[in-house]
Parts: sequence; structure tokens; C-alpha cells
Amino acid sequence: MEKSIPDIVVGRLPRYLRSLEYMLKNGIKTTSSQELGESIGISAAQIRKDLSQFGEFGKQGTGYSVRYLVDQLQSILHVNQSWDLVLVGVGDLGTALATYQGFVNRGFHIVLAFDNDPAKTGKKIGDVTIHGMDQMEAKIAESGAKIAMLSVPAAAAQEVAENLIKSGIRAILNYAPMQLILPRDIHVEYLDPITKLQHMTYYLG
Amino acid sequence: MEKSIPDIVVGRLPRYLRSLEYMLKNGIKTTSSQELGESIGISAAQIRKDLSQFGEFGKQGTGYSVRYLVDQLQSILHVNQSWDLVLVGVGDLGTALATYQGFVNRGFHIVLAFDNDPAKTGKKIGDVTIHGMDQMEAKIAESGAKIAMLSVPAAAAQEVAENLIKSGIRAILNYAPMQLILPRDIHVEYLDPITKLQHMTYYLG
DNA sequence: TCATCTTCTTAAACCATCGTTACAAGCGAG
DNA sequence: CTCGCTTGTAACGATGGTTTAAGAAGATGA
Repeated sequence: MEKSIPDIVVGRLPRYLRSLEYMLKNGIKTTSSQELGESIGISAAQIRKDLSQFGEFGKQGTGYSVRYLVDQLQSILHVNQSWDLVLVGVGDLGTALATYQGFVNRGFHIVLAFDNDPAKTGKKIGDVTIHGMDQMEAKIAESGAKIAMLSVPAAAAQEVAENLIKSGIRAILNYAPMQLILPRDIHVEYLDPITKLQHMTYYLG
Repeated sequence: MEKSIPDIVVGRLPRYLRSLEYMLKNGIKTTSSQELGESIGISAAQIRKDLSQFGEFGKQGTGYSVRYLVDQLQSILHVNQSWDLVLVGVGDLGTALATYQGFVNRGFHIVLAFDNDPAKTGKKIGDVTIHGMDQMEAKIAESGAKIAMLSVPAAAAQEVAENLIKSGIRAILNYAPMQLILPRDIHVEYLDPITKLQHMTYYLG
């Protein structure tokens, strides 16, 4: 069994990848941990240690091949493939998410959308039709999607999340201002702006 | 000089506050670190230790007065007042942010909006008029706002952020998929969904 | 070609931070 | 007064990050 990688390390990999992809696009062939670190504000030693958890990707004296490292990171993060997303809650925010091109560009495709407002069901948002919540379990199971974006009101978030898991969802991007209590093996990331704002106001005295 | 509080502790306070406000709204007068912890998935000891950094708010044998603790946390986080927000970048996402009622309910008011698209300037979004980027420095300085929400394309984010700081902004909620390199005393929180999604796909092998 | 110098990685050792466990002391009910 | 409950904090252990030492590849110059 492979020794497990700390979650905090995994969380930094997308940031490395983003910067490396930018270099690749600009024709930079080679980089060093120092250069990469300066471009994203992380110490060179930190980057080297993180990468060394997954293998040896660099050459002493030379540094890293940008293209090779991009390939490796994409492979590690499993983003060298397309991922299907489910959107739950098509309010203002959900609508913005559905039309955001950034997802598609990175290989994330919204394949299903749900809302409990009868006035919305049947309409199309982006490329997909909005279904009622009652169809959620069947539709998701059929699609095989593993990732959901949750943009429902806080009061509904916990219940909806539990239903998502029953339907086969294993990772949730939670926009609702609500902490979810879910099984350990479900991965949740939080994107609630209020929590972040309140964190910042502490320092603004 | 007061000993400085770890940032990671500060980051948990809004979560405690959220749950406590929920209890308050539901008429719960008293709670314990254990009960609070179970409601948000954090250990009781962690909560007690965090709170103890700021003072002694509980009674042995009884627990915490919900109302009192809410007051204290609001005061610590400086959210017992109204905050002005500046919105930069009025695309799909920016539009959703401008009309999101959650901000107003928590005392965060968007007072200025900027976009570099001439077709948008002069129009109103929510309660505010959209201005051109060229007016940013003057308008922000005049308003005295300290917090900005950044929803511009990645390529523009760094430059816009630097201009925001020149205008007096001290905290940035960054929706752009871009790491910002800024002075230490500027507080930045990241809300880029792609980074979060790529973090999750690691575990979905 | 070969020795030497520089650069940058890898890995180990060290140090700081964070979280959990354990416990003494205080409050309230009976 | 006694018992059960809950806090606040000290001590411990785990995790995370930085520093340092060692080694390998390429560049330079004779």
C-alpha cells in the first residue's frame, strides 16, 4: 500500500499546475522550484518536498521540464480526462455557474441540473434541462456522475447533500453557507463567501 | 502587545458563529462545546481551546450562553457593523454576486462596481452604477471601502489587485483563478472553483 | 578531454505549529 | 453536601515547514 499523501499537499498541486500550464502556454520549456515558487508565493523547498512525495520529476542542475511536470501533475490529479458535474440549485449563483466557461475549458462539464422550483423545471440552462429534485436520485445514478456543485439555500443543504450521496455522488463543491456533516469518504470543498469575508474583517479592526 | 492569534483559529470562528446564530434563531439559550462541535464536525476540545484564546466565555457545569457568545464572536470578528464592498468585474459571476442577498443580510453592502467593458459602464447592477476601471482609484479612495471582490479574468487579476491596493483596499476576495502576489498586510481569500475541483478529483481516481 | 565550478535536486534533520488527551476546578441540581 | 456535568489549560503527540548536507548534471576553461 502506498503511504497516504497529506491533504494539504494535494491542495497545493492545482496551484503548481496552474502556474506550470501558464508557463507552457508561454513557451517556457524548463523551470526550477525557485522560479515556480516565486511565481506563486511558495517556498522552493516546500515545492520540492511536495513533488518528492509523488516521485522524482526534476534533474539536478537543470530543474524541471515544464511539459513533463504538467503531464505528471495532470495525471496525479486525474485532470487529464473529462469530468461530469451535477448542479443542484439554479438560483442566481447556480445560473452563473451553469454558464461559466471556465469549467468546460478545464474539462468539467455540467451534465445535469436540478431545482425544486416548478417554474424552472423543464427549462434549459446552458446545455442542460433543469429537473425537479424528485428525479435526482435516478438521473444521477444513471449518469454515473461523481461530483456535485451545491448552490441551494443553507436550510436545504444538509438534506440535499445526503440525497446526493445516496445517488452515487462522492465529492461536493458546496456554495451553501452551511457546514455539511457527511461520511469520511465524501470529499467536500467550501466556497461560501460570507465565511471568507468574516475571516477577513477580523484583521480590518 | 497582545499575543497574536493563529490565522487558522480565526478562520474557524465564522463557522462557530454561523452555527450559534442558527441556535439563537431557534430559541436555544445555552449550549456546550460538545453540542456545538457535533453540529459542525469539530472536536469539543478544539472549540474550547480556540475560544480560550480570546477570553473566558463559558460557565463550568453549564456551558455557554448562546446570545452572549454570539455577541462576543461578532465583536471579535468585527461583524457587528456594516461593511462596504467593491465589486470589480461584472461578468456572469460578478452579476450573480451583485444580486446575491446573502451579503446584505450579513451586513456586507456593495457600494461600487467596476468593469472595463464600455458597453457596461453607466448601467446599473443591483443598486450601484458600473464605472470604468479608469475611475477606480478615485472612487474607491472617496468611498473609504476596505474590501474588494475580484471577479475579473485571470490575466487581469494581478494588475487590478495592485490598483485596488493603491486605492486603499486592504482585503480581497479573489474569484479569479490566479494566485495573487501582494504585500503581507493585505488579506486575500481564494474562491476559485477550478482549484477546488482539481483538489477533489485527486481522490476520485 | 578533464578538472572545476555552479546550479538545483533529493533527503535527512531539525524546529514550529496544530490538535488531542487528560485533568483540576467550578457551577448547579437535588 | 455531594454528584454529575462542563469549562479552561497544561502536557503530550502528530503533523507540517524550513534548514542543511550531500550528490548529480551541465557549463566553463585550460
